[in-house]
Amino acid sequence: MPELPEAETIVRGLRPAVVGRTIRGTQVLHSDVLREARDRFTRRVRGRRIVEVGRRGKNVLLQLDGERVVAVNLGMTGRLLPTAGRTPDSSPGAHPAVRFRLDDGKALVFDDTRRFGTVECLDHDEWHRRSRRMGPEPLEAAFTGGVLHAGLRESRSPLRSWLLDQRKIAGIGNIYANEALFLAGVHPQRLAKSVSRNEAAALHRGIRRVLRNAIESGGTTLRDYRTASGEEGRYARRLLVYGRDGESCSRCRTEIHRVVFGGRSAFYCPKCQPRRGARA
DNA sequence: AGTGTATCCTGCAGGC
DNA sequence: TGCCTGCAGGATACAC
Repeated sequence: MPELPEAETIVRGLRPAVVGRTIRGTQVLHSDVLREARDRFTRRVRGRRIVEVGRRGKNVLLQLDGERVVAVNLGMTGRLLPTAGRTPDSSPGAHPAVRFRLDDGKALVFDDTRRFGTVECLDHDEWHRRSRRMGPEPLEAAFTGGVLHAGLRESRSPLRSWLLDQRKIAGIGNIYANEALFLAGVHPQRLAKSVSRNEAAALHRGIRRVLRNAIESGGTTLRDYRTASGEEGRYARRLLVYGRDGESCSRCRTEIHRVVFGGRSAFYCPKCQPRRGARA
């Protein structure tokens, strides 16, 4: 689940704990989360110093010296937890997959119940190529309403599917796609190319607003997500439509609907988000 | 270029 | 209580 706000919250929590630390070694408990051979990964990471922790879309990035980067995609249930104590075998999560031993005696653990997450160590060029295939960062200045509108015009996908496509825009998952569409007053199944300039502007505002507010709340915990300090995110109670089918719309009291397409549930208010564009 | 389906894996809620 | 089914924040590959 972790989407952009959850990854960002983890990054911020991780920074003070791991920046400047050197990775003494790694322990791979479930090699299926690695996107490369275990030996190669272990070799490329050992002895490197973590110079910064960053994010691209939903990915948490450990920038290492020597122009290398460990990219962690959290999948549905991934967590990144620095161990509080020095005890090397204590694990803060129940499903540790990769453990990084740090030079201060502590560790950084990638814990992932379902193991849909991935961990890999890339060099500068490999990471650059990867990053180039991803869409713009929605919170960066370069991502404007005009940029969004131009992207939407090229696609016949339903809006919700478009928003989930990391090649179109980075970091948005099912929760925030649905919330942003509600804030913009646009139906999730509207075709991307049918969106007007004004609707795109409203969607642009909705995307930024929901992502910023969710970061401010430390992300959304439905079940598995935890911050780097193991706490739950506080945004779940602020969700306006996601998971609220059958409840009444916070804006107009109409019953919130759920529809499945693209293999996943979409939630919307039929009155605030008419199938045919009206408002905005 | 779209959509639907299956796949990876575990856990939990709901129905019986 | 237990068993079974379906479903879940993601990403990808496949056939159509």
